[in-house]
Amino acid sequence: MPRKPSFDRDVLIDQARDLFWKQGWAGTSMKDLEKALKLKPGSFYAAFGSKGALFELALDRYAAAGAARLSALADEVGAFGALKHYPALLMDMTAAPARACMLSKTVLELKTQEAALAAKAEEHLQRMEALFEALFRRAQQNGDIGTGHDPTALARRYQSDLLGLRVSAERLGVDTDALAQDIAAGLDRLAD
Amino acid sequence: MPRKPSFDRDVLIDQARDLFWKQGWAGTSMKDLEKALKLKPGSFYAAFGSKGALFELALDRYAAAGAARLSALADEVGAFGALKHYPALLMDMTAAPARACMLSKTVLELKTQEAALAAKAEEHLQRMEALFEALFRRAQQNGDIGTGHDPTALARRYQSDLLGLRVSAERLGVDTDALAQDIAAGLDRLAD
DNA sequence: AACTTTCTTGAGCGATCATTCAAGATTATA
DNA sequence: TATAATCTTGAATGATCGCTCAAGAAAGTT
Repeated sequence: MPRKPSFDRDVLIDQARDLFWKQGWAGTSMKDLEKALKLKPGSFYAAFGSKGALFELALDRYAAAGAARLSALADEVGAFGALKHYPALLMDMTAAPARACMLSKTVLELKTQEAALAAKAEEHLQRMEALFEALFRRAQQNGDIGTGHDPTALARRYQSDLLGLRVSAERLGVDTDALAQDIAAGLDRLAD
Repeated sequence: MPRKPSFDRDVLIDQARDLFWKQGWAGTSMKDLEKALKLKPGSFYAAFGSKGALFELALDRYAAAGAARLSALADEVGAFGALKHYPALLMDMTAAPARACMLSKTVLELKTQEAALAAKAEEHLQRMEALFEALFRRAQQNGDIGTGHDPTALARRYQSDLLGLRVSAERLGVDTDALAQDIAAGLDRLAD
């Protein structure tokens, strides 16, 4: 009977994620979104409900892509190899809208203003850390990491290191490749 | 001849710094500032010129306090001791408006929206890193750190670790004391 | 007390914020 | 081709944004 939407919802969410990732929540106005997604207000609100609802979708999309990338890397080079290469991989994403992690940016910006969105970002960070922990545990079982170390503590530190690396990567004049190498090299010291 | 201002400008800048630190640039409205500083718009603009000008003053104030705190610590326990204790000291500042670094928050939020303010925050981060480098160099001269290490690289990594620690400290359920200990313990592995 | 200078006050500016909604355009079914 | 259903459009909403400015209050000098 009716007419079908002329846009691809998935593509729109990707575009929104890129904009939010780069410019943040407050830095991205509805006007920005309308222009980037080529949607008039009416269509926008029919499709997504609100700016906040779209931001949530963007967060989910972002987190899913990150987890998929890490899992793919682990399938390719193993648990320990993935942990070692992941920092450099993050620094190699030159086409990305920003170097810093969108989840951490969201927590920092929205903790006091939009608690629900910040909480969703925190959830995803926690899920990511659980993924790191699983990899550390596998690396330990494979004999790449000594049994004396606590995978939970390793994952916590690794996550923190990555967040620091990615914040540093937003700065000018920081040798982020050297920094990524430093972090990776630290993993070798866990052999026993 | 005239009347004197009824407020203490220094106190006002401190209050503004706390608000900006906690809520960020966009998250802090003029109304918020007027209420916190108890200043009507006219007085505010007579005293500071603009929201942005006050933000710059707040950044300067923040950076100066951080540098002073580190220097004082170094005077007390020496270069290496200061580097070792500083992470825990940051986590002990429970009265602070936020755990994350205001400079990194500013860079992340304002890089695309307010380049001038972000650049000023970057400057302060750079200055802080130079301070770390000087401490690493002194620690090396004192024999606490082996001569094989590059102080510039050590400072870069240390700064990144601290930024990661302080971002992690904004999250819920992260054992930040353990994280701070981890970072400090890493310095002991530089003895040779 | 009169005068001068500065500070304080708050109404109000244009711009922009996210959002709504009614009218018009488009397409699939009957 | 007529009808029904959905999509598209953009003007308009009230709220809030950072900021201006003229008028009134206060304090130091004479």
